[in-house]
Amino acid sequence: MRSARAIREDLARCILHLRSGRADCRRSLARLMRLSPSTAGSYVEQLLAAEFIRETRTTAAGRGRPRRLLRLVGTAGWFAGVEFHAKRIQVVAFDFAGQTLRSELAQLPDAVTTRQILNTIVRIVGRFQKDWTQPLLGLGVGAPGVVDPEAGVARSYAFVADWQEVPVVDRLQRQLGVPVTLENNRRATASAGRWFGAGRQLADCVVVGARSGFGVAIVLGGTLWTGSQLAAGEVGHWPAGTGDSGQLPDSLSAPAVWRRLSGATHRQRPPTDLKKQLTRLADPGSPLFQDVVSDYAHFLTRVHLLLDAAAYLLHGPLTALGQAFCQAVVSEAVRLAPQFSHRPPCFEPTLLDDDAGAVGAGCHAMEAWQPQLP
Amino acid sequence: MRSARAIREDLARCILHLRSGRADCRRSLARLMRLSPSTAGSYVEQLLAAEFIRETRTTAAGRGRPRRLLRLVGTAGWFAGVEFHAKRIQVVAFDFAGQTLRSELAQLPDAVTTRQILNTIVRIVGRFQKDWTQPLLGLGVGAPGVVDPEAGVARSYAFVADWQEVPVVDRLQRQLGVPVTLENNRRATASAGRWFGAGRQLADCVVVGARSGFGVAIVLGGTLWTGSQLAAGEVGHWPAGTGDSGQLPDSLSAPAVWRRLSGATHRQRPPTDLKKQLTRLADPGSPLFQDVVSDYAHFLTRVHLLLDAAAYLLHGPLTALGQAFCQAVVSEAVRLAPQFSHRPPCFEPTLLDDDAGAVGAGCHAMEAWQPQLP
DNA sequence: GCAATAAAATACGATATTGAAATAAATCTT
DNA sequence: AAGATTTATTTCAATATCGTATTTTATTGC
Repeated sequence: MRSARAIREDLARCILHLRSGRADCRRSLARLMRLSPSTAGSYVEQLLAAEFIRETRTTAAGRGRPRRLLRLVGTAGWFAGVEFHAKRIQVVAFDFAGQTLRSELAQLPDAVTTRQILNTIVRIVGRFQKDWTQPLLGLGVGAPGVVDPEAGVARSYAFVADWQEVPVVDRLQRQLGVPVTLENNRRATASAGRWFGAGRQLADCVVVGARSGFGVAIVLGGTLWTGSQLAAGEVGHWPAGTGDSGQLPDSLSAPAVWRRLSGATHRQRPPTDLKKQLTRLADPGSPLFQDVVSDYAHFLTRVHLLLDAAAYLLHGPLTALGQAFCQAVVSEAVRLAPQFSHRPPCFEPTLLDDDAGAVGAGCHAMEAWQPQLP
Repeated sequence: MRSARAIREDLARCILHLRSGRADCRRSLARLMRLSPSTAGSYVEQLLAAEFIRETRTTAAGRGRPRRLLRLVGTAGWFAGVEFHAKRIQVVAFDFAGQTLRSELAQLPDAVTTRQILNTIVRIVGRFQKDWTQPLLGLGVGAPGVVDPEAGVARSYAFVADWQEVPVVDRLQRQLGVPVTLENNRRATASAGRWFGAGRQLADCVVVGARSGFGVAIVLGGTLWTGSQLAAGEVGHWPAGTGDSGQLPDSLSAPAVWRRLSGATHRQRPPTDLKKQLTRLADPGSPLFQDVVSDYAHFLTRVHLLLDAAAYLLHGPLTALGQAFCQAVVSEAVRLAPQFSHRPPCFEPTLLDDDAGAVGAGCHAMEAWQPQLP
């Protein structure tokens, strides 16, 4: 006999493998999870009985007996994902099979409080709940600042005054009655990239998040690296050069890049249609553009030499600069570190939208979900 | 029933937990491995029967029934570890309980060949084997250059002409008749640090290896990170500043630091008693010393902001600069990134000797070992 | 069309792990 | 000093997973 917990975990892993497409039949599940064929069969039977999965037509590709393909039942339930910062809050919903159902953006008032934020989450998710008859299976929250996912507590965030040691998981779980997971919002984005973005099948990738700040999220060997003090990826505070002056966000963040390309002064605020403006300003020939490329290349070179990840995904407004920008950065990186020439680092824009943080938070809820056994 | 393989793996994990001191009795084993008390008991019984472990006196510390302490039987066998580069080869041996038995350094001839290296390994380990009646349980090899641990193949190494795609594991396994593991020598050092050095109980640490080159080895969440292209930690090729000139080894490697402190020119060779010289030159007051500290602090700051590891361990001749050097680097890092002040990065010299690479290679053999079931 | 081949799924006895309860061996309380 | 408390280990029936063999269902070759 095995513990009920261990079995639930295994069943949940089956679902994750099927949802990601890594497995699509009993046999591939068995191979992937190092189970005997009989055990995989028995698991599938349980999941079929509970109507979490369904058998589709068998497809014969090759010689032997065709596989009896399995796929998730979308209507088995849905997951919600929330991401926010001081100004706005984003909520998304997708079904059990991973299909997006809804996405909603709400502005937060100035000087917003912790209580207001949590209430807004409950209100919007509650409204979603009313609109579906299927059960909400889990809520994922992506919070800014320092976040302790294990404890389910958000430690601090500079731009909301009373956001200190907030027991997010506890509070929301009690009010909504569903399992809640908590992660840092940037790290949540990385999970979105792994599930829905360019990092789909990658075991390890680094999401380079250039927005108003600058930071990265690191996924190594399939697991999100949070750091021993929950502070991994805070490269926004890297000293820019060898001296003491300046930090990376001053030159690599989205507003900074816009200023550098447009020639705006430090006082000017970035426009609201930042992406459009950046698309217009992306001129591979210009020396201003080359300067930005060079700075990004220095950064990429250092990180790649240290981590040697399979891919680096650019996320945020700068994706508007397009493939050309990423390719230029890679070329420059290869010039800086000639040993890359054999196999240059993979640096690409993510395929994710602005709601990536929320989607990623939802992914965490999805990954944490476990079936209820009868 | 479970697969025999899975059971062997579990028994091997028991041994590792006992050897590291993370567990010392049936109950702590059960807690650590998420086993039921009965299973832990049955495992221990098997290991006792096979004479891999022994029950020592029960020690009462605290309230309840005292634990029946378990410890490894040193004479159950021994492990060998080998590390080499173009000039010399280091072989160590330690017993089943982790006690060092022997350490031997041999010079390699100029223009050494792959065949000569492998033969030397076989000869020395073979000699060790004759001197002990206990069985050799495994051999770990730490090879320089690009190494593929999974395949057991050393891909390339610039300083031995025909060291290309060498199937080290295959060849040595056939000749010695024992399981062989292969790892990159710098990464092997990190494992030595985790088992015997300052990183003893740490789940994650970064070993900063400053010798003739400069690189790091990264252990995150207990596993050694090799990189997607087997090239993680090659920070020796970081561009030094924002410009194009120079790389880190030019300023941070052991010979470079010696030159900077002693005022020697680039042509002068580092002395053979580099460590002694460095101890003499370590003067916290001097501006030359401060320069080196500053460069190291920039490096440490960047790596720590990115990875947020629990500890950074300095290994190699520069440990001669002592605690004072490391503390100075940390202070400077805190100045560069004030948010560190709350909890400064832990940067310390390792407690390891020059044979750390070989010891680490042996650790890999130790970690890979599995008991033969009757 | 019919055997041969190949891959996937199922059947079933064997057994290792489990949970819950009992037992053991120490300290703490009164 | 006897019982309560606490922690570690052992016992034992129940059962989930495994291995192996078998069955199912397709393609390929003749």
